[in-house]
Amino acid sequence: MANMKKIAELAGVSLGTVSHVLNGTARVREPLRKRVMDAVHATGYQPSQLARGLRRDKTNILAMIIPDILNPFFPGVVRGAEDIAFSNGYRLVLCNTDNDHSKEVAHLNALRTYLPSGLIVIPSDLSDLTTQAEHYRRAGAAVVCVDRLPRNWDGDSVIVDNTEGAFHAANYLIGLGHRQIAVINGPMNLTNSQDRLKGFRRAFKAAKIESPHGYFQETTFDRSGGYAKTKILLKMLPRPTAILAGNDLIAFGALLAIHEEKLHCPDDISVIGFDGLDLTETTSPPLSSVYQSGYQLGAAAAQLALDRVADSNSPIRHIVLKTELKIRESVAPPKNTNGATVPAKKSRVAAASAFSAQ
Amino acid sequence: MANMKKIAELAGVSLGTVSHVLNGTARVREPLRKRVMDAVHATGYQPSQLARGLRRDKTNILAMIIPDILNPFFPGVVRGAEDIAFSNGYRLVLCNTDNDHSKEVAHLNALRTYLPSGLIVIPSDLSDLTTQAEHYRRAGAAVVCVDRLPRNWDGDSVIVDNTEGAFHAANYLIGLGHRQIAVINGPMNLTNSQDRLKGFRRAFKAAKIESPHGYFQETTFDRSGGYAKTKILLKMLPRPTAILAGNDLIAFGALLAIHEEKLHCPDDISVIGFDGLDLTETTSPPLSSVYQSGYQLGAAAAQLALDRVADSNSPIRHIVLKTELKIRESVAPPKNTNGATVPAKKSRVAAASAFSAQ
DNA sequence: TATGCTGTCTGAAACCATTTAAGGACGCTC
DNA sequence: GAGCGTCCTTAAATGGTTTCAGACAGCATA
Repeated sequence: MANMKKIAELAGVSLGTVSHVLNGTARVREPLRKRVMDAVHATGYQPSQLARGLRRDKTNILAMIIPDILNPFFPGVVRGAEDIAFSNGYRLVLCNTDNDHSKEVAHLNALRTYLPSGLIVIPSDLSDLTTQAEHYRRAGAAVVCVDRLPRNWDGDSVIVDNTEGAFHAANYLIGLGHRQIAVINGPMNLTNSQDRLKGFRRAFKAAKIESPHGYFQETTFDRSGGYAKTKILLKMLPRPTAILAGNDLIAFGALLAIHEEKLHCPDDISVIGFDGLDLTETTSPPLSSVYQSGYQLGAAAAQLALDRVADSNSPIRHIVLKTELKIRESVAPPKNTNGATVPAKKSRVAAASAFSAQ
Repeated sequence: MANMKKIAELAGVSLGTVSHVLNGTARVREPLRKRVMDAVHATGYQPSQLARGLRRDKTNILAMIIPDILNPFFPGVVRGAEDIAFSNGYRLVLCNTDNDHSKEVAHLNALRTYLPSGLIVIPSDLSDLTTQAEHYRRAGAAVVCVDRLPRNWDGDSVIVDNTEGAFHAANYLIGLGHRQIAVINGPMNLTNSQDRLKGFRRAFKAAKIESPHGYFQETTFDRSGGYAKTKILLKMLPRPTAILAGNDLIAFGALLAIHEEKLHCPDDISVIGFDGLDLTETTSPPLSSVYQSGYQLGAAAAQLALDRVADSNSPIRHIVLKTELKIRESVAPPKNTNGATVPAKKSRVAAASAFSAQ
């Protein structure tokens, strides 16, 4: 492949001049500039990103570290980041950690020698990322945390307002007349789980609801966890009339367990998820959920990383995106409740419109 | 960060010896080797992948080009490839093309200057990739096509036996007594669509079924396509008693349209998808589908790429993976049919067992 | 004892493709 | 003819890999 030397020969200028033309690092008179550009176009020359990176101590690479692309929430985040990266001439390196901190560290170490400009991380857990991040920062790389934050995180970040979203979901159920509301939350070593629980609890407190201890369950963010915990909840007395799930996958597991126990959602028990995945529209019944945009999360993170690359001294930014409660058919007022037939009706309408609006 | 020169000083050996120890490119006596390794561990030294790549004309990068990570079939493929890459010390660069050939070419061009060892491509369409691939091959990079093949592809590839899978699905419906079977296929400029259609047609021919022209519909591989085409099909006379979808997303759209038209699946109309996504278990009704392992597809492709990097002269390989027909509740014998109550019963059993086995 | 062979290592240099600091050529102005 | 910009060239530097000549020890052979 053509290199700069060949371009220089073709254009009859020196190596340095070619570089200056390409990078705009010095004034070059038009005729010369044109000769260089002509040579570039004629040969289809593209500068070697390796040599460039070696010399500049930084490549046009963004590294993205996520738990698992198979979790349907993350493709959106990745896609958002990749779009922003691509449109700015950056490439995205993708790494899966399976929420395993040692694998995370392994990736972090190995990636460093590629000198990425930025690092977008969905942390595996609360473990201290500060040491690793500091290595990157010292090397001039931007580090942005997304979706959840590690302990003592003092860098750029993008998350959604989990507490607020959870609060609205719980409040909606309370408005329908529910008082026996169980929570199946995600791992409590993740800040998003913690924040969601905070939101649920705030709503309960405001409504003076005191739940039995067993009504709070913790599990992993997957369907089997939701399934197992729901089986437990359905055996409790009094049986919960509603379940708030830490994410949609947990909610899917809940729906499955409810179905298996010959109960009916929403007539016997209401369910609300979190994330608002596309699939919530096609489950039976369609799942109500606190929607958050993974795409926006990823795109904002990539933009933040690029901004920081451009100006490493700008003040640190914490972006908090809004959530939106999407009511579908998985919620109804509790049975045997005297109150709240009006909110019940309202909910059906909301469900129908949200569904058809999709 | 530490560089090789520092390691050489620390170990009291020459630069070249460090390189030889690290790469095993020459015999080095144990005591010396140990001194070098000690220095490496003490400093946490890692060789610069950029300098290394620059000199060796090749980096430990695998580039992966896919249509869109948001399509739920692809995360499995990506994950399979990333796992193999990671465990062999390679990193994965992910690129989305949106099935847009020009974007594909843009990615291909831009990536070249990173000198990836291999390229794993799910081609955007039939467009000739030969030119681009040839560039890469000449640069010593492996190119593997996955899932579908471009026109005249003469390199390594990994696909599933689409024709066979489609044949089985069609045959199953025929066995249940269906004779009015519609097909909503994916884009016919993709080889997987072509092959699936071949399989459907082979089964029809064997059963001497001649479908009206309108029973063959072509659309994009997404839900809205399946939805729109199903609306058309449901207006036809005679109305099809079954739909074979080109993939699961199309089938999801079909289920939605059927539901909206106040018809019932499977009583009024049966549906079989293709891909066997996880979500097929949670739709209403659970969707029967021709399962293929995206993970295996991706893993095999990455392994093929690494094998080719290791030996560029080994014979070209075309891996064809098996599919598996998973029967769930979206299929039943057609109404008003005298035949086939026995296969009908059999299908219910198969459905139940397949469902609980998940 | 001299000779050659082998295995292990050193040191130097070339090379990869770029960036960038430093300096030189040239014309213009005063 | 000194001073000053402007435009361009030169050459060092980045961090590795790889080649090559040579040193040196140990050993077998004559």
